[in-house]
Amino acid sequence: MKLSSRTRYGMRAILELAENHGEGPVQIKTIAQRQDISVKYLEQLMAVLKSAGFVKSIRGSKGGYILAKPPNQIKLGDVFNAFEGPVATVECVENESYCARAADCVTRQVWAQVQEAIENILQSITLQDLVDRAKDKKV
Amino acid sequence: MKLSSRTRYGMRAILELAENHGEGPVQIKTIAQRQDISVKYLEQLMAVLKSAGFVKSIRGSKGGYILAKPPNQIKLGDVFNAFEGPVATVECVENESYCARAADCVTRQVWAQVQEAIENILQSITLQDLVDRAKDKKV
DNA sequence: GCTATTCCTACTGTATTAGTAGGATATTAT
DNA sequence: ATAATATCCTACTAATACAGTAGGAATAGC
Repeated sequence: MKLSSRTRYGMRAILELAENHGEGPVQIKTIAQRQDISVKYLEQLMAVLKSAGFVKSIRGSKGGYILAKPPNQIKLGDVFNAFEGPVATVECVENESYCARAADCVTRQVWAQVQEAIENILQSITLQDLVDRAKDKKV
Repeated sequence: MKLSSRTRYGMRAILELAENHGEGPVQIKTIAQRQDISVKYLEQLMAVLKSAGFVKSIRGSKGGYILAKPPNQIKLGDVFNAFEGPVATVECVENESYCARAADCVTRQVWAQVQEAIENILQSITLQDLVDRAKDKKV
């Protein structure tokens, strides 16, 4: 069970914006350089973040991206979701009618438990938390 | 982040064996029927379980598969691992030298935390636990 | 008008997944 | 012996997702 590069890159990209929150727009080019991601690929990832409502874009010269909300209001779970789709370890956890055995399927219980654990972690962390952690490291 | 069918099927298959532990071999055909999995596909999954040392096979007529150890000694995490590979959400969690920034990468921390949570859950449950749960449901 | 930037859409190579297929090999029963 | 019943082994395949690449259009600042 691996995370896609999309999600890894996307998370690092929005974190860059969080770190620059309140200091004007950041360009794709800049993020791409700092995070070692292809500019063209990052463009697409930013589009995902934008359509999910996490960031705003400013077009034209001196443009770039800024967070659409303060970093303490953006949960990692939501960002994750935008890239990776729902944390659905298995179909039947979301959609009980997917399988006739769902109600008393014990393996389904296990996957549900795993899924819940992941969601809990990701929903408990905001971008602000990560920014703070990063600052601590630099001191 | 989805689970592969391999893992879902494989888990259900070995659970069938756990439920029949001590009562002689179970055939692929039987499991396939009960779990609605293609016989030919299940053959391959059983091979995975066998080479990982979880099950033993008995060839020929009246043959089939049995658990290689008692169900309380087989952890879900190990079975998961055999099918899905290590629960490596991201490369750099396992292999710190993968990325130069690893040491002070805060997103890496998050993935490590998620990974640990998953592993903890799966290592805390044995096949015997699932057998017991299933029995409880049937009462 | 020139430059810097986002925006949009299509294309592409690679790998993985979820099987299917066909037969070889081993064991039991008759 | 032979037939029947299993596992075992290897190769093939269609569909999908992933990780980009590519080229240019639209927009804003100077």
